[in-house]
Amino acid sequence: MARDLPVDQLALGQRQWAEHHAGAEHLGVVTSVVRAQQLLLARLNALLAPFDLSFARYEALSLLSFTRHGALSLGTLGERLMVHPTSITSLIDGLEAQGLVARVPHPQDRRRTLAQLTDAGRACCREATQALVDARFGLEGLEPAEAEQVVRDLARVRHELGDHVDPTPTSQAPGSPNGAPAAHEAPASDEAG
Amino acid sequence: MARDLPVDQLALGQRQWAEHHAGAEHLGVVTSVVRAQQLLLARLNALLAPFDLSFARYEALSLLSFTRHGALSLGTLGERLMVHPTSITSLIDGLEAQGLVARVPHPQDRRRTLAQLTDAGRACCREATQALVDARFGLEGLEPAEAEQVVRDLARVRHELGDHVDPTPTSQAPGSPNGAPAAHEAPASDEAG
DNA sequence: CGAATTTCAGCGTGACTGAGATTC
DNA sequence: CGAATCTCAGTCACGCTGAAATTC
Repeated sequence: MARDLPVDQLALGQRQWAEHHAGAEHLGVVTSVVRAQQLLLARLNALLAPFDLSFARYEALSLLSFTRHGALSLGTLGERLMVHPTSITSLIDGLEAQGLVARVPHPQDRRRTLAQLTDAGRACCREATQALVDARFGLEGLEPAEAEQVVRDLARVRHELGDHVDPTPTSQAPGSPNGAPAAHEAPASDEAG
Repeated sequence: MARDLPVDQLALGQRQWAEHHAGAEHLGVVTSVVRAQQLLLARLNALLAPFDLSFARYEALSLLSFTRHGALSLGTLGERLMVHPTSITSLIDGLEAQGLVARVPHPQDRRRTLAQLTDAGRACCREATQALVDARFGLEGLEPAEAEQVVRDLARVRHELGDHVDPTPTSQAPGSPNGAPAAHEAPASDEAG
């Protein structure tokens, strides 16, 4: 896949760039984020390949599995996944063809369509999740504290880009793996009530 | 584009996940990286739209502009950009159609083809770079020290994923915007000698 | 000869626009 | 009626496989 080169191509390119322009730090963020995502997604897709899932499909499955009835309207699903409405249609098309979700009419609003997790979908999501957890999402060597640091830093980046980010929980809180659930929102809202 | 939701959907989803599974820190890294890249690329593509460039095309143009003669073989370009050989063909197809690069035969090795920056390509790259620098790559509010912290953290992530990363320059070095050029490699190797 | 480089055909995914059908 | 929701048709970018042509 990725041809392997002996040196850090990113640092190299950034160094060249710094010789000619200002603002090299921000360029470094850009290249780092793009490269990290590229490598990470390749790894995750490889981990999910045995289940015939892409990471995008896994995300959708995972989201559905957290709702009370395993169902969300396509629109809501698209909002949470931040994908275009037409993309959700084709994403669910694929999952439906695999028998992992089923389209069912919304009981209250007949304009909407619910994506309903099937038993096979629930099982597939469970097994895929286990595989991802066992592989630590491809990040075996990353200590939990390091991981939390990455999340905090990227929250700053996302904030700059207009994402809605929880107010950064200060600079350090390395001890608590997962804080209080802090249910400032229905934790697993459903639409199939 | 991105529908705006009031709360941090990532933190929310991760919190739900943590209630059911272990290893939530690593999942947080995954979702943060994916989301940050999504937002960042959208911002960059918007900044580059006036120049009819995507970020991928800009990267290629930028890489060419650092070589002595503004030319690289397609294979070398693909290696540095970490893209598939066939993708480079279509990428250069596009840039050639825009008149920003030209395909010229390699003087020594007739198997290869050089992508040669045109005058228009050089000018376009210069103007696009200026626009990106002026906008701080969409990260105006990010302090240089913060940006360097992000780069360091993501270097750890990339290292875990098999990328070739320079040995992390320790934990702190917030003062030096750009260190010594450290020419452990020809800084602007060319292929059109 | 084998190996490297590029290109093409083709498949699949995914983001997007624009339009239409249905329902609130 | 307008607005929301979903779907479809079609375009485009891009990553990949497999195969071919050319050259080293």
